[in-house]
Amino acid sequence: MVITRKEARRNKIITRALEIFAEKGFQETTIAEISKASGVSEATVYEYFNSKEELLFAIPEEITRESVEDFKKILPYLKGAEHKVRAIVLGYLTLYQNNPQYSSLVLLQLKNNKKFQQTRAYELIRDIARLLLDCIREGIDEGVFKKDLDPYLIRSMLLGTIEHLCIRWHLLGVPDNIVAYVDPIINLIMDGMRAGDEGRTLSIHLSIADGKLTAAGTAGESGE
Amino acid sequence: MVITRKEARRNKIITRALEIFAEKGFQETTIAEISKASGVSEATVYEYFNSKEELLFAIPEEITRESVEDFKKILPYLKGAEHKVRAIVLGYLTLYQNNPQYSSLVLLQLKNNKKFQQTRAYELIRDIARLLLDCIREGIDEGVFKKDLDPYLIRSMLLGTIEHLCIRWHLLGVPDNIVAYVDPIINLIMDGMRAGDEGRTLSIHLSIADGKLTAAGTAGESGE
Amino acid sequence: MVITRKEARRNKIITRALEIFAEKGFQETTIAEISKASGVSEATVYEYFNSKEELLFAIPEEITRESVEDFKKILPYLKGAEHKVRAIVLGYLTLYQNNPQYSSLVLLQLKNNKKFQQTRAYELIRDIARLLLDCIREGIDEGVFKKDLDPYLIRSMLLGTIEHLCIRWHLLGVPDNIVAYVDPIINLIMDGMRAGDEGRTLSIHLSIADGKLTAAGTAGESGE
Amino acid sequence: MVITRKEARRNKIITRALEIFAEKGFQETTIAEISKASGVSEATVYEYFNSKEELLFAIPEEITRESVEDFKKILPYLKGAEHKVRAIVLGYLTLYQNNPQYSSLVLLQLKNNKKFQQTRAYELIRDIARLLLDCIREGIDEGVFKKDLDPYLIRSMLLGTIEHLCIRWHLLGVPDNIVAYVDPIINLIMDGMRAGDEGRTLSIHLSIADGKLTAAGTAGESGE
DNA sequence: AATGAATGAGGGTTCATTCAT
DNA sequence: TATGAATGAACCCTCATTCAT
Repeated sequence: MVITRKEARRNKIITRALEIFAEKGFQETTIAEISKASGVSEATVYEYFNSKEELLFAIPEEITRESVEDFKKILPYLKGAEHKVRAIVLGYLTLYQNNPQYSSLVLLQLKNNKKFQQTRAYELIRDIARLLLDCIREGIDEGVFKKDLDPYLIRSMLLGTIEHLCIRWHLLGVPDNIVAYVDPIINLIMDGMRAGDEGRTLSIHLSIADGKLTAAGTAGESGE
Repeated sequence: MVITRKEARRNKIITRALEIFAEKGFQETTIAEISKASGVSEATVYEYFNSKEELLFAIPEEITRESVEDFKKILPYLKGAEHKVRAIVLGYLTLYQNNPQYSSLVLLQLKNNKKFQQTRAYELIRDIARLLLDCIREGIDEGVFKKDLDPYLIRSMLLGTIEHLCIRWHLLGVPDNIVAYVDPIINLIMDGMRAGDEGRTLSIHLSIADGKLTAAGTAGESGE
Repeated sequence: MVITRKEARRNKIITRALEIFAEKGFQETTIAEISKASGVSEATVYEYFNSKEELLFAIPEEITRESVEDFKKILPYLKGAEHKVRAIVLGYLTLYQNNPQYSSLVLLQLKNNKKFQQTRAYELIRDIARLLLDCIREGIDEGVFKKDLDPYLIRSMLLGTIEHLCIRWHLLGVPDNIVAYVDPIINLIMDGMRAGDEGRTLSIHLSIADGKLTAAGTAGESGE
Repeated sequence: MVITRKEARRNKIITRALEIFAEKGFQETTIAEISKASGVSEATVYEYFNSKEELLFAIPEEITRESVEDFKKILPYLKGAEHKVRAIVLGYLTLYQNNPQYSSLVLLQLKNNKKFQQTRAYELIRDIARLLLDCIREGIDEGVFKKDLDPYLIRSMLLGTIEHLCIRWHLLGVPDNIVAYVDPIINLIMDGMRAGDEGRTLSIHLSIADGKLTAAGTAGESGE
């Protein structure tokens, strides 16, 4: 896999542009700055990208493409919709945490940009989101998830949670480890926050009396 | 409550600025455009706001302040953390849906802006978020919500879901009625998506052998 | 007729721009140069003219408009198509000679520019050309000029001659007084260059023989 | 006459450049465009021409040279200054009409360019103009044309007319056949536009009275 | 209080031209 | 000889902001 000088330069520009865009934002960043950081002239930047915006949109392509491929490789090995969903959530969190500049750019600058919706990179991002949707539907079809759920809402809840956490991390610095949230998230969305889930199971009081086993307590409502 | 001419002008400018910022974005909007739409000169805009950015940040103040007040008025009348949480979610969705320009501005342009974090308007937004957090904690303390939940995660999940839905609505046009999502959201976060809530309780097989009670099967897994 | 400061500035910019455009050409002239020569900032130039090209096209308006008005004032006082045509030719030559920068700009830079054809200034220039055409037609209708002439060709010949002389003057420096050409031009186009105009009349040999009058010689061909 | 590959390439570049320059103008044309249309690299264009402007000036050389040669071949076969002048006018009109891109380039872009005056191509163009001047002088010397004419003015009138017609054709689309103007032009410049050429001869009323021949009416004025 | 008028400051973009290969 | 690749050098234009009136 030979990397030509052109490709190397292109990568260099993308890398530097990611750093600077992520730090200062698109508008506050100048081509002069990017070109200087990349060790090329401004005109050279325009040899590789037709405009500043095209450069911006080109940045997330590579990483996103790799992510999609990873997801597609991994998912077939997982059994059960819950495992798959968990894997995708974990994948998102890991991707975002390990590539903070990437996640900052995507979540803070690109996701809300209408023009971004028409780029190749966005198409890739939709691919992942579609995978997630498929897993949710699979779970519903298999009876693992409730029948009457809106799969889009489930997905919005998962992605919304992930993104909200990640944005808080970027803007406020907390929490510092979003990957650790994978299980709390999955547990929450799987079983909900209502007390008495365990309560219910735990609140079943079994007793043996007269040789008879008796279960006391109601399963539907927590507490007694 | 007399409104002076100054206030009226200020309101006019804010109203027009909201419309234009929401439609075209901050960078693409010029002071000239806003001043023309407001029927005042550009210099006059600067009589009321020291800079374009200050104008931007001033826009959400009024609406947000009213929202906080509404929340604070309503919550005391509600009993039970679940009801309160539901009320806040409903409040968010209603606010966002009824004020699309406001929600577009806040969610697509302000939320991700680091400088916005230091404005009065953001402080108000945090107030609401704090109310929500309080309700969640209240539910946990009262035992209505599970004990070991991270209230911040709950809040992130709720806000993340709401915002994700609302952004999708703005960017993609669907769903067209986000207020209708209040109960699906609450149901989902309260009870989770796992099928067999009922199933699980039924799937525990108890047996008595040798005078000892044995529970076979795990509570976490549905199935037979 | 009060001239506001704005008008004065606009005129100053136009004057300087004319000088510089005429000397260096449109492409070689920078807005920076014009603004410096005009004593205003570059941005101010753009307050008055939306683009460099718009400035270029605005330059000939004033002078051309005055010329049209002058022509329209003068022509009614002249009697006879020949006099009128002569007056217009003289007007052109005088205008071009007395305003060398104007004529240089118009003849060397604007006349050949397709976009110029759609400007107000060009419309004015066409007005003059139309006046000339009308005079030519008038002369034909009145029988002063030959019946079967193409008035457009006459006009092209007059304008072509004027412009060719003027361009030579600008590019080669000769002749140094184009106004002096008015009568040679008029004489030439009125009576042509063929020798023997007088010759012909003189060459008709009349004789009386046998009480009959005979005209010998042809009128159409000169010759002896 | 073997054409080397080099020459073929050079011709290709010139041909394409003529097309594009004529269509879009010098400033609006890029070397990249020409090189692509020619099937060579930009750098290769610079192997054949030292600059964009040098390329521009090289374009008319070939065609103009051929025209000069043609004129020089043909003229000796013609007898009489009028015939020769007519031949040159016809030659110009034919050249311009048959090579619209050439005439567009020469008349709209080159003729007015000061630097063009110092090129070989311009020298060739001057050669033709000199031939025309010589013919005019010849006619004057021979007495075919009036004695007191300024031969430069005659030439300016002829060339000015031709060019004006041709430019109108290029910019306005009319007239669509300028070659057809050869005789109208020649007739006009030879005999002028004044009615009464015939008129005068016809208007002379001859009478014999008292054995004396009397000519009534003036030769100079038409009408009676 | 209101604004017409002016501008400083800057940035994206273009392209003719060069040169190592 | 041919060119892919790179860039130096400009320039037009925008616009938030200021200030005298």
